[in-house]
Amino acid sequence: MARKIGSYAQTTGPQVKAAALKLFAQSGYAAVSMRQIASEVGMQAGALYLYTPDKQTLLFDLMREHMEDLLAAWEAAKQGASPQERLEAFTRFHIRYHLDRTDLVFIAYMELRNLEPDNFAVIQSLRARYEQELERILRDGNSGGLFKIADARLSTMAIIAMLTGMTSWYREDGRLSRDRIERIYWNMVRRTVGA
Amino acid sequence: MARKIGSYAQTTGPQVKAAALKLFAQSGYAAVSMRQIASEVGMQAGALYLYTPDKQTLLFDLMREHMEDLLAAWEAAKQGASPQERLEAFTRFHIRYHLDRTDLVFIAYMELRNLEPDNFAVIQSLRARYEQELERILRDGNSGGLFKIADARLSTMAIIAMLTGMTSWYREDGRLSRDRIERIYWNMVRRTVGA
DNA sequence: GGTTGAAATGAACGCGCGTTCAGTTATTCA
DNA sequence: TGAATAACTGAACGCGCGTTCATTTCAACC
Repeated sequence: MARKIGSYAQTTGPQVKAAALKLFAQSGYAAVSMRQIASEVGMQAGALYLYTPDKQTLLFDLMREHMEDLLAAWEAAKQGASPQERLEAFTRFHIRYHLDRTDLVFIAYMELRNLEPDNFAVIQSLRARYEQELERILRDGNSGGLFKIADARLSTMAIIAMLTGMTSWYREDGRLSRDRIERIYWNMVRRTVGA
Repeated sequence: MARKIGSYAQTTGPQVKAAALKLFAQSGYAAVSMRQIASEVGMQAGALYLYTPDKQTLLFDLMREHMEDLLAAWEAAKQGASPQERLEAFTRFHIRYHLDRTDLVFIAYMELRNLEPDNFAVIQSLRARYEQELERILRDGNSGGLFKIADARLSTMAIIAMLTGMTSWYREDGRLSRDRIERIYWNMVRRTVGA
């Protein structure tokens, strides 16, 4: 009898996560059963416990890994000397990254309520770190007189909401190309900060 | 035995709705049980069925009434001759209306997934009507040369996401007054459309 | 080719779910 | 005062939930 994951976990583990991601995004954490997830992967519910200690951890791991990947990807992608260049880099990065992972983004926002308090605190703090990256850029641009912002915190929340909202209507085969969406949104963000 | 609501329903019915609203906003539709809702009102679960045929209808009614009230309130509040005046009226109306009903707004967005197909279609169509009000203003301003918008549909979605996002961080006793928030957001919206 | 051990099964656990309904209580009004 | 009826209780229904675990399957290795 197996109580811990072994060599196969390298392939089956990710399959379980992918199935959970898909179903959580589709119907919401609370509405998805372990049996549904198992059926999506092609196994019985009991076998899931070779890959996760419980359902809550499945959700938490998805969200934590998403936020950590996001922060790491931004660290790798951030560039630009002036606040305006940095803001453009952030905007374009955010759009590209989020359009590639609409399911994860959706979950990371929608399922916050379903996290147990300790897990919630972890995700919130990762989220805060990401928001502060944008806020820093806005403050720098504002104090240099390049941006005209009344309240950096408010602008941060407004811009992130505007950008992230995309994931709720974007379709791969939609009317507008990703490049065009990226350009239009960057133009809106630029105007928003008065640059 | 009572199978239909009677004279007391005028007070108890709304209590049930208020309790459902509060709990759905707090924990999500799927995570809230009829027993919890009943307990919030101070009755047994069975009694809820004097006021709603089932749990799904409780959610649907909350969302439908919210969208209908929103549309009616906008019809009553809309004003302005020029596109810029109309856009300002829309922005300020949207902010005021949504800040007064953060729970309802939250539910109306978050619980779309938990609506049965027919109910979903109804809510989506009401939502579309509201979005078209803004889109109309943007198109009018754009064709008149007052706004500089690359894609009216995209700007509509961006502005609504930016404004509605407020409800997820706004607190009654927060750092900024409602008036100040309203003014700052209107300024950002104005810039976004290039006016 | 027999042994090992990881992978997965499938039955079972107690529990809470949405919903129903016969019965009880409280109010209204003739 | 007593009949009518609205409001509500509380027990019950079948069901699916998250999780556990003894048992079975089967590929890998000596």
